[in-house]
Amino acid sequence: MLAQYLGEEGFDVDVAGSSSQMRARMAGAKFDAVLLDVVLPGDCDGLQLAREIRSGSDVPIIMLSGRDDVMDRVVGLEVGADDYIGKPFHLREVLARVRTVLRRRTVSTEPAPPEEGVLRFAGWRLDVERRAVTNPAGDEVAMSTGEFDMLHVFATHAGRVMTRDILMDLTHKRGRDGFDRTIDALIVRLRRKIETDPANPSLIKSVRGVGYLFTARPETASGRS
Amino acid sequence: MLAQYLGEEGFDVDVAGSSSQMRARMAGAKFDAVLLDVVLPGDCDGLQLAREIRSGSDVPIIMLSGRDDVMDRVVGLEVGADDYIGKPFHLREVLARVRTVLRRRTVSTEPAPPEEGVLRFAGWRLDVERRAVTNPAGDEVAMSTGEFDMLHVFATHAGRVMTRDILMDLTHKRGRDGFDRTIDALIVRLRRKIETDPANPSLIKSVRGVGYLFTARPETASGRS
DNA sequence: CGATTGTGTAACAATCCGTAACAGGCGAAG
DNA sequence: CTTCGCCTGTTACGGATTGTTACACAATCG
Repeated sequence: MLAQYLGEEGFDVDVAGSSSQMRARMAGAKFDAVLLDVVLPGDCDGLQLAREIRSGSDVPIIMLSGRDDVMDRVVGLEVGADDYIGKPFHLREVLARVRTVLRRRTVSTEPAPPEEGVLRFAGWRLDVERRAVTNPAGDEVAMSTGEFDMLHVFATHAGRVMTRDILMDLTHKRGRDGFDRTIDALIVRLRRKIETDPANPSLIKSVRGVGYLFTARPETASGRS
Repeated sequence: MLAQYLGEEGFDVDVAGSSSQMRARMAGAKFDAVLLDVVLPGDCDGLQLAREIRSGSDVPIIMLSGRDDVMDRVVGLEVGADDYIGKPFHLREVLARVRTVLRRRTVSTEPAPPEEGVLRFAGWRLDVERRAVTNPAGDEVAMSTGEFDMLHVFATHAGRVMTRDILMDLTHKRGRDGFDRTIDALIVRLRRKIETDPANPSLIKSVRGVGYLFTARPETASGRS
C-alpha cells in the first residue's frame, strides 16, 4: 500500500519482505532513504536492522512502529534513525516526512564535499576530527570536551527534539539519576558560547517537558564512512 | 445486543462471528470503525486480529475485554487500538467512545498536515523548524512551547472547528480529565499575543459548545518540490 | 425573565527551566 | 608529590510556563 502510494508520488520504490532480502537489495543498489518497520516478520527486529544499516551507511532511515510509544521513539532515534512515525500513520504524513528527510540530505550534498568530517550550520563550522569550532566571523571558539560533544550531537540531529535522556546517552554514555540537571547546566554553558543572546536562544530552543531542539539546518553535512 | 443498540442510534452495523468472517467482510467493504472483543470464539485472539487489521489499515479500532485489566489495556493500545473498554460496560459508554473515535478521525485525518517549513497567514509567519513566529510588522514574537504548538496546530488546521479534545490530543498528547480548562487558558494567552484586540478576537474565534476556529486562510507561500 | 450552561479571565499553585554558586575530579605545571 | 586551574556534576534559588480553581459575564433554554 505504502509502496504503491509513494510510487504514484514519483518515488522509485523497492520492497523487501525480509531482512536478508533487504540486505541483498541494498548491496546491489544505492538508496536515498529506507523505510523500516520496527516489527518485522522474520527473525530480526527493525531496531537491530537499523543499527546494522547505520553501521555501514548513513542513508536516511525512517522507522515505522505499531505504537507511538515514547520508549520506542527514543530507542529508534538512538540507533540512528532519522525520523520515527508511530502507527496509525497517514500516507500523506509518511510522504511529507520522506520529503523532509531527503531535503535535509540532498540540500547538503551540493558540488563536492570539500572537507571531510566538517559540519556547518548557520555560519558555524564544526571540525569533528580536530574537535575545533569556528564561529561565523571565522574565529575559533574554545570548547570543553562535554560542550563539543553536545554540540556535535545537536549538529548531527538537527531539527529533532532531543530528550535529556537521549542527550545523556549520546554524550555521557551513562544513565540519568532522575534529578539530574547535568544536561541543563551543559546547555547553559554551550548557549553562552554559541548564542548571540543566550537569554533568547535561537539555535538551541528548549521544549518544555520534553527536551531541547537544535534549529539550524546543517549546510554541508558530510563525514561519512 | 450491541449491534442492535448502535443500529438504533443510527449506525450502520455489520457483525462478524469469526475472524475469517471478519476478514471477508472487511475485504468487501469499507468501515468507519471496528469493535473487537479480545476473547474470540475461534482460533485467533482479538489482539492478534487488531494487529492484523492495523498492519493494512488505520481504521479506528475499539477493543472490548472481559476484564478491565491494566495489562490488557496496555497491550490493547500497543497493538494499535484506539480505545479500550473493559466489561462490564454500558451501552451508552460504548456509544460515546465510538462517537469520540469517529470524531477524532474525521477531523484529524483529513487535513494531514503537509508540514511545510514555513506557514503564513494574515501577514504572520510561522517557522516550524526554527520554532519562531513573526508578526505582520516583521518583529519576532516570543512564544512559549505550548503557545507555539497550539498556534502550529491552528495554522495547519485552519478553517476547521477544533474541539478541545482534539486540541488536547494534538498539543499535549494527553487525555482530558473532564473538567479541564487548560485549553481555554492557553487560548487566552495565545490571543493576547497574536490578536490586536484580544477581547474581540478575529484570528481565533470560539464556537460555543464545540471548540475554537482559526479563521485565517493559510497563504501557502513557501512551496517546494 | 430566571435558570442553566459555556466561555473569558484573573489569581493561585505546581512544575519546569535558567542560572549562579559551589565542590569534587582530573590533569598540567612546578 | 603538591598545587593550581579548568571542567563537570550537584544544589539551590528565582523566574517563566502551565494547570487548576473561582468568579463574572454572555448565550441559551424553558
